[in-house]
Amino acid sequence: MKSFLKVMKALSDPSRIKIMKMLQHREMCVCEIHASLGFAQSTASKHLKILEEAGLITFYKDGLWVNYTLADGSSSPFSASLIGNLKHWLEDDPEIKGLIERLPEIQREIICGR
Amino acid sequence: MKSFLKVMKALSDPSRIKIMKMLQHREMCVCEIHASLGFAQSTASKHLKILEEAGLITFYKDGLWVNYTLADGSSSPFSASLIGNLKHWLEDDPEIKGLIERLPEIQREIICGR
DNA sequence: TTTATATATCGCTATATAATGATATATAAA
DNA sequence: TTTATATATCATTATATAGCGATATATAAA
Repeated sequence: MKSFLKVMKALSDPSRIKIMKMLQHREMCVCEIHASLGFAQSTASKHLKILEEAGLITFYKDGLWVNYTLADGSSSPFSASLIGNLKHWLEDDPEIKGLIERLPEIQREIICGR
Repeated sequence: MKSFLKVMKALSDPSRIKIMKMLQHREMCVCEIHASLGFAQSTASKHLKILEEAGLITFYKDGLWVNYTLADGSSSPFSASLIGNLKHWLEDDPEIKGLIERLPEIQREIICGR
């Protein structure tokens, strides 16, 4: 029940859904997410941690960068099912569509380094 | 996005998951749920409303009684998918198991009418 | 070393949510 | 009409969560 609720709570926030939908297209570092969603870096980091602890995303480090990607769902049947379904859900949502369209402009070399 | 979040938030609470799992076995009135889960009648009523507004359950009235059942999922692809998945998810959860085992003892004629 | 930079964590505030008791509503019976 | 009963709603309180700025940590470069 606990791991199930972690997954559901993680996916009950619009910001985290946006992150999931962006990661569906490509891996991203924290500052790219921070920049694309327009909230503080600490907020981006916190959302990513919640998704990671729910088994919905994973990361690997590359020097200073931490790259986040969708998880494979091996942590639970709940995460597997929802990661899969999210890939076709909300594809027509206007806010999501706009985010995905603007994704090519979000490049760490340009966006990051304030 | 809004209707999606309604479904996810509705299913992010352990009490509401317990209600969904009980309704999977049979329809129930408010006071049966109030009695089986051990919280106040107003709390039961509120949880049921949240599930209903998310399109996860429906009800029909029979005199004083209001009988709640699982919805058919026609309100959205999200609700359809999650109603279906919940039927096999959490079947081994000890708390859910106990609830289902005690379900035969929960009868409105005995439990209700304080 | 020292400095720079990407990310994580901490402390705080504002808002959202769960739970309750009290009250209102609706239906049925007397 | 009056009374009883099942449910819904309201006002309140306690806890959880989202967001932020400030700071700490970790890695790389100078």
